[in-house]
Amino acid sequence: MAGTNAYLTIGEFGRQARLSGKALRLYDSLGLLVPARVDPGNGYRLYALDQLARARRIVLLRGLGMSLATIAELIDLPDADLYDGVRAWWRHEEHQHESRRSLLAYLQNVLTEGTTTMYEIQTRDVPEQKVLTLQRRVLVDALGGFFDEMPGLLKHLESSGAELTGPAMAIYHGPVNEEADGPVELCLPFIGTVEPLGEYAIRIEPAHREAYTRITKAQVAFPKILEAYDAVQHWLNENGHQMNASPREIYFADWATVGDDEPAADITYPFS
Amino acid sequence: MAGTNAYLTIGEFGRQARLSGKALRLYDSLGLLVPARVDPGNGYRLYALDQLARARRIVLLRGLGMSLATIAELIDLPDADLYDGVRAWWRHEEHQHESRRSLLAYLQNVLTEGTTTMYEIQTRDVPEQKVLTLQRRVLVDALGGFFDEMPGLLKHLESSGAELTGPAMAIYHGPVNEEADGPVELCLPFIGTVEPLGEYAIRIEPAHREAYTRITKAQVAFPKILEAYDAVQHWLNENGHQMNASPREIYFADWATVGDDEPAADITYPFS
DNA sequence: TTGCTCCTCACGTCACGTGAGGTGGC
DNA sequence: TTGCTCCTCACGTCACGTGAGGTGGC
Repeated sequence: MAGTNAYLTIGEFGRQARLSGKALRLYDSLGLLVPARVDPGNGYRLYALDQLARARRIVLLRGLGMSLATIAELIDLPDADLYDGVRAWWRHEEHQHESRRSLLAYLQNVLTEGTTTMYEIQTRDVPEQKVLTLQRRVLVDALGGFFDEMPGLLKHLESSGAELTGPAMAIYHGPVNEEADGPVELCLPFIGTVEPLGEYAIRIEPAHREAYTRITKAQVAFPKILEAYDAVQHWLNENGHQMNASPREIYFADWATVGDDEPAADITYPFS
Repeated sequence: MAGTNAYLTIGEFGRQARLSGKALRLYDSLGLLVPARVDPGNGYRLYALDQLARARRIVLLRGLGMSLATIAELIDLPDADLYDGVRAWWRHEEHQHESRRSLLAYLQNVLTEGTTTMYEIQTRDVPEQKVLTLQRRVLVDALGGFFDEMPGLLKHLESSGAELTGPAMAIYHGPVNEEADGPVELCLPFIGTVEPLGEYAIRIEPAHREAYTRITKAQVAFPKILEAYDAVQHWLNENGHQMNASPREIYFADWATVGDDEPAADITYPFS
């Protein structure tokens, strides 16, 4: 018996923990897994036997696909909390996987349907109108919650004694997705007088000409809805028009009662 | 009407396709999506309207998580073939997701069980023995298939008139996983005479002392089996021993009839 | 002396994001 | 002239892999 080695070299430790030397040096430099001792003479990293447990835990979490930053946040928690943290993180991963899966279903539709559903494009002139609006920066995850602000807006309008003159709409001043956050503006057109209140603002939406396509409630679902946007853009391109304001969705149907295959919204681009 | 613009600038094209300028320049440099025209004066990229379809297709595939290299392989196929290619690729993604999910279940076990299952470590002396072996480099996906070679080995041994003297074993000369491929060696110990045949070889497995732990059939499943390896390694470390040959799995039970909770294999490290 | 392990740069991978510094058209 | 868009580097991100060039112990 050569005598108990209290320390393992990076190679031995790596083999036992199933980590490469490069990975171990990286974890060292990040402070995620620092060797118990470093030989002052030659700089050799020496790991204690009881560091194997932490190393194996890191390997497991990396195997799940967790980033080193997230691992660093969780690794020092007690087991129960660590598990809760991992579960919370995993729920997010599952969501991402689900949305990829539904994108695949959509792609199947696009590829096997061959010819994409026809969207009929119309144009119309819209006169100047006063609107009560609420504008906010929201990522796609918060978009549903933002739409729940609509009843509050409507209530303010009605309690002011003003009269709603058309359907509600949402104007997208910038892209909204996982990283981009609009801004998005909810609008109610009205006549009469409404006072601004908190985030609620009043402005004039200028007169303009717009191209739009009417879609069903089912077609409002992401990513299907993108086809409608693409169709209107395509029409503008083909006809040599330039969009000259942010695109908008106009919700003319009663969302609670409208059927999936009934017209529910217009996808609209102002143009010149 | 300003006249139909046949070409879109990179900014306009990017907005309509939902791609950044940086992404479009990258796709250009990769030859994945080359602008229809480049202004020779100022180097401006000009995209044709009908390039939007390809761009949107790339966006969809990137949204699924497909690499640009894979997209480049598939994008020029007819729709039906593209769809088949995407599906084949997606099956692989689903498998990966499934294995992550099962790793999570394993992690839950580790964290909530608290104390990891006890593994009892034994030692024994193994005399020198002749073995009929088949050695091959296999990635983890091919490991199951490799084990199916065992009956062939056994048949050769029996048809040579030699006598099997112990259980079959698999020696892991190197790690086996998604990227590493062993090698792995299947061994049958025997007495008598066997001629080498094709890939089948005969060699002497030297006498040695070994530490092992006996596990059930259920415990052989990945990643649970890693605990048994870790337990034997831990014992070697604690007792100041050095492993001095590749680890091996000894299958002493009849795999077809042994119950999930019955002893089925030894996880073994030769040591000095 | 040869082989093996360890060390520290430094560059490559992948799909971009983010300036930096400069040009061109309205 | 100001703003906007475009251009080409070049560096940063993330978690390493892969040499390059050198050292140290058996």
